[in-house]
Amino acid sequence: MDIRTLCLGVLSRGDATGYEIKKAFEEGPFGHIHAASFGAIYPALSALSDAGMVLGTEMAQEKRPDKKVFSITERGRTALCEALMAPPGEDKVRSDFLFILFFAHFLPAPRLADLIDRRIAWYRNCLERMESCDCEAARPGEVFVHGLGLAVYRAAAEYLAANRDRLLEEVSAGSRMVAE
Amino acid sequence: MDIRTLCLGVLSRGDATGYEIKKAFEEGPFGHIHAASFGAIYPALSALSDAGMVLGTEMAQEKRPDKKVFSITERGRTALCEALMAPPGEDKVRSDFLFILFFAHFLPAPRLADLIDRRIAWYRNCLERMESCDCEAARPGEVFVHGLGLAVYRAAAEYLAANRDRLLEEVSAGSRMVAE
DNA sequence: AGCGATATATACTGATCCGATATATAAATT
DNA sequence: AATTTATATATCGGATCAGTATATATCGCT
Repeated sequence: MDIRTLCLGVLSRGDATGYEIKKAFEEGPFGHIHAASFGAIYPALSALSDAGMVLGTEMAQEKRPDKKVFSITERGRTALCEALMAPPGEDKVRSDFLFILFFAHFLPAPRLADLIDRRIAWYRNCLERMESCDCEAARPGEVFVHGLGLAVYRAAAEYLAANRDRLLEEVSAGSRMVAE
Repeated sequence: MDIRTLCLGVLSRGDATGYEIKKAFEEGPFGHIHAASFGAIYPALSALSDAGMVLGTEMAQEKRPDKKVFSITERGRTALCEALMAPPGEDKVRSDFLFILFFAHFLPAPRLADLIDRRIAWYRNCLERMESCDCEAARPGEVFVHGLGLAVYRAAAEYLAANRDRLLEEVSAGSRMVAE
């Protein structure tokens, strides 16, 4: 799913600036769905604007830099619906954390403990934020995907907390064997 | 984590061809950890070879095209360990499936049902394959990450199966209301 | 006082990666 | 015969990223 479609999706729910769109993909409703960077969002909005799929309106602000608010056009809505009807590509995951953990035997135990504890805290922080989010008025798909995100994050946090000590013991035991 | 480091990681466990490295990131041990494409793997192997971090040995085969088997050098091992000690970047997720589901109200219910059922089947297929994988002789980090992948996939499959019908009903109800 | 961090904003750039393609050797399926 | 599948290497134009630059403010630390 290209970043242009992602932007159309965000704008279909309401007008937004490029900055706000980025925020939606960080800690907002799309945070566990799809990543997107400023380096891709702004050129995408520019292309969408050239193609008449969005309309950008510049506004001055007080105490803050000027901003450009984008709204989706009917042409943009049509393009979004077509994209949503296309078969989805495969999910893509890139996790430095998991890659590093795969090679846990290369790391000292205290470093491992720190990494895992930070990740557990991260998950718990996300869960708190997501649980305090009021989804009652949201659309069924939004609620469904939100619930799926909660379920997956919970499972991950629980597994990390339940298995952390064992991994650390095994890695420490492996280090002692090597030292002997 | 760049693709060069990923390749070093795969090769640290044993010699491999570029094709085999790709396979490791598809349905192999790194399947739920990090994605990587041929377009990135081959240039990365070439750069690693130029930098003396891997060694490529060309081999002829019968009934198959020639292949080039890569092995990691000591310099490569050192670079891998340094990369593993660096702070991990943020996980990146890109899921067309979740994005489409977020906008479930735009899709007809039969299409939605098909998408969800295919994904449930995909998860169950992955779980079967992962569960039949013999990890007893693996290193502690490998076992840990494997278990985490299982936990997350199970949670996702269970949530999808448990909530599928409700989503379809709500989307159908929403369509009837719009029609009225 | 100056710097860094934070937040809100837009935009750009060189590096990295992707999806698709090309090519090759085979075998199986339609 | 064409397509699909599997094993292999390699490339290319387009997409995306991480970091940077710039701007308006405020706050915290040295």
